[in-house]
Amino acid sequence: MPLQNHAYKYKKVISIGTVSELTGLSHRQIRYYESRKLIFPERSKTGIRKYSFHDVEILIEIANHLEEGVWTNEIREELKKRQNNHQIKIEQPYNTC
Amino acid sequence: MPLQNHAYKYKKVISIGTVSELTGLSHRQIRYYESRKLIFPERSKTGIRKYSFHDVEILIEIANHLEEGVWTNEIREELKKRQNNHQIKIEQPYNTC
DNA sequence: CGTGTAAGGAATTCTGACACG
DNA sequence: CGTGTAAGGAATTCTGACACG
Repeated sequence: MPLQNHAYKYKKVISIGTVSELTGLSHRQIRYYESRKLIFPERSKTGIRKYSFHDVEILIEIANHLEEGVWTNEIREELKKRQNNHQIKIEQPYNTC
Repeated sequence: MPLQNHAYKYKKVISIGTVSELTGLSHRQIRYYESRKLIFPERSKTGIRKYSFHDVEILIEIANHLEEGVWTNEIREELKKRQNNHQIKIEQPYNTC
């Protein structure tokens, strides 16, 4: 069956204009955070960026941190750490919900 | 807070090209099913259709039914009935998960 | 009835650059 | 460093219609 399990949150299907509306960020800002390695959208065959709901949430956090004067470098490190924690969690077979 | 609860499934954010890829249906088919009142995308201010993951799933079911020779009228009635059942469920405060 | 297509226009997105600071 | 903008081009989407059946 070509259906996703339940990963609506991680499927990259939203284009930048909609992400801009959901986050309140400009296209410029969203693309810049990508160049700073904070988010990793996928691309359609023709090069259009596609984001997930998870990306949208990360973007909102990024915006909050930047308002507080945190640099993109620091934000990147924080996101990396969290990523690793998630990896560890996934490796443990319990707590599916 | 301008965030959604957890309704990634129902938020209308996917444009028709992506829906076409996810479902394997043509733009024409997807728009036609809308004209037949089977799906109800939202529109951006400029008129671009936006679909949810839930819409994508409904579209896949529609495609399956059509392959079996079911008419859009019948499909519409079936979807309506299911809608009503969901309404009833929502009115009962238990079983959040 | 359900779907394909060519047609013309409008809206979206992309990249690289200049600018400010 | 983080963000705005004008620039030109490419890709996307929209509508109404003709076509087949």
